[in-house]
Amino acid sequence: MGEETEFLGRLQPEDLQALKARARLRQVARGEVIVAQEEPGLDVYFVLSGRAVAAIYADNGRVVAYRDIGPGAVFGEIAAIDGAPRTASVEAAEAMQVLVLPPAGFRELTATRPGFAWALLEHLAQQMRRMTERVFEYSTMLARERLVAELLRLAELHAPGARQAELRPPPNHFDLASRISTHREAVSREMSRLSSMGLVERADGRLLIADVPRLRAEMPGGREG
Amino acid sequence: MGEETEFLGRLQPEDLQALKARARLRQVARGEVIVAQEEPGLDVYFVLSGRAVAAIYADNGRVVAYRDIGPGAVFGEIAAIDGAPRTASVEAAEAMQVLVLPPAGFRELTATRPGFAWALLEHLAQQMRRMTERVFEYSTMLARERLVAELLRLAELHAPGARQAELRPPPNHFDLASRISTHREAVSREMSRLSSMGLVERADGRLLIADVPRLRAEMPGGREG
DNA sequence: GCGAATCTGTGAGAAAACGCACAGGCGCGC
DNA sequence: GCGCGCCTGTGCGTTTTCTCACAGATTCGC
Repeated sequence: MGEETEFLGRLQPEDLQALKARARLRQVARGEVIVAQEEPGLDVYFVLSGRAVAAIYADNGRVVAYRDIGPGAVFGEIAAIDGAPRTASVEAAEAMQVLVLPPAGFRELTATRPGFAWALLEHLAQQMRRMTERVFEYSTMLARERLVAELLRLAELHAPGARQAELRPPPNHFDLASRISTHREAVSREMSRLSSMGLVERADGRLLIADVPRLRAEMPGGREG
Repeated sequence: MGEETEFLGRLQPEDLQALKARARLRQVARGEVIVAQEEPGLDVYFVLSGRAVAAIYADNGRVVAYRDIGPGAVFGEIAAIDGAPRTASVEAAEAMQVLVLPPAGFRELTATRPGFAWALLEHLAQQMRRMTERVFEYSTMLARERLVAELLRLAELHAPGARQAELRPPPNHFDLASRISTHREAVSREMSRLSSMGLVERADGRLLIADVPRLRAEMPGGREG
């Protein structure tokens, strides 16, 4: 689930310009819900600064964390494309600056700016791969293994290619659990186990993923990472 | 999982014409593997007739059914967009006629034909919703409930809005299991239960979904269907 | 219409996931 | 620096999922 390669960075300067000309700037406070699940709404959002999380809330109170959203990201494009209600809620994890593009502007940009449309296709293709990977993991891996896979993703995101990665502040167990679709206790137990094996280390307000290669060996096959 | 609203039907006649001009026609035999998981390949395929199934095969032999592909559908577009290896294998379930569009033609069409690009965006948005729904179901529903959800989707697909639906030939338990990420035995047991409740009926080479509303009541919340 | 291969139904035991309870720990605000 | 609230670690009993085993049904090819 890491965070996506930024969308805005893929745009040509003139496409970015055209986008800015049609969007309005909005300041979002920390904790604010920018789009709400099941609600109508066709605006498309582009993140200039700050971060948010997209999540789906089940009736039984369970949360399915869905996507991390950081600077350069788009969100809300799916509803803008098909007109259906929003799939997920997006909540600001910190103060943000976002560009809000109304549906008319969105349609105009996709129709007149091939570079914009192509960047969107790339974005959606990337999301599809992410979701597919996730479905695959749920179907074939144990909760324990999914946690390892998630830690490897986090390591890769924060320190690509390195043997160690430091996450500061550390992700809490509840959030990790909702990313990999299990419960807090399972994460807690597995983290203890990994910690006792010297693969991760938690102290001083950070989580250290201490040995990426050895951690990878904890996964079946060693697929991805 | 059902089958998607056809892609080709969303194209304007002139866009369809442009597509045909750049693609070549290919006959596919039943059982043939059109694209293979993890392999390179950038061609995009459009189904004129026949059906196929996209699936991912895990090392342990488990199969994750991924998508049904019928007349009018596109597949292979993700690799064509991002250049990465194919996510899934696509195997013809019957003899097919497909249009094969090479990467150059694909890029040209997306760049010069906004209607084509938009149809692709709609297609990907639809796939994203499907995958999201699936992830949500895995995270919040029991295997039993996922089977009910799948039966409701099949009913809706074959007889939209009706109280009953007949599937001929009936889907086999192994395939149902791989769609909802469980094992054959669980499907078999749950089908027995539903059958004894009079909600489904299997005989004479068909599966009858006998009471859609009552089946829907077997699901938590009653979300979707 | 016979036989082989495949699919279905069900039991039983093992493993995994889940939910609850509760005791610290740790961090933040006052 | 104290207290309160949230986060973490862990035990334990329940439910669900998984795996294996095997008998009976069905389908398909010849």
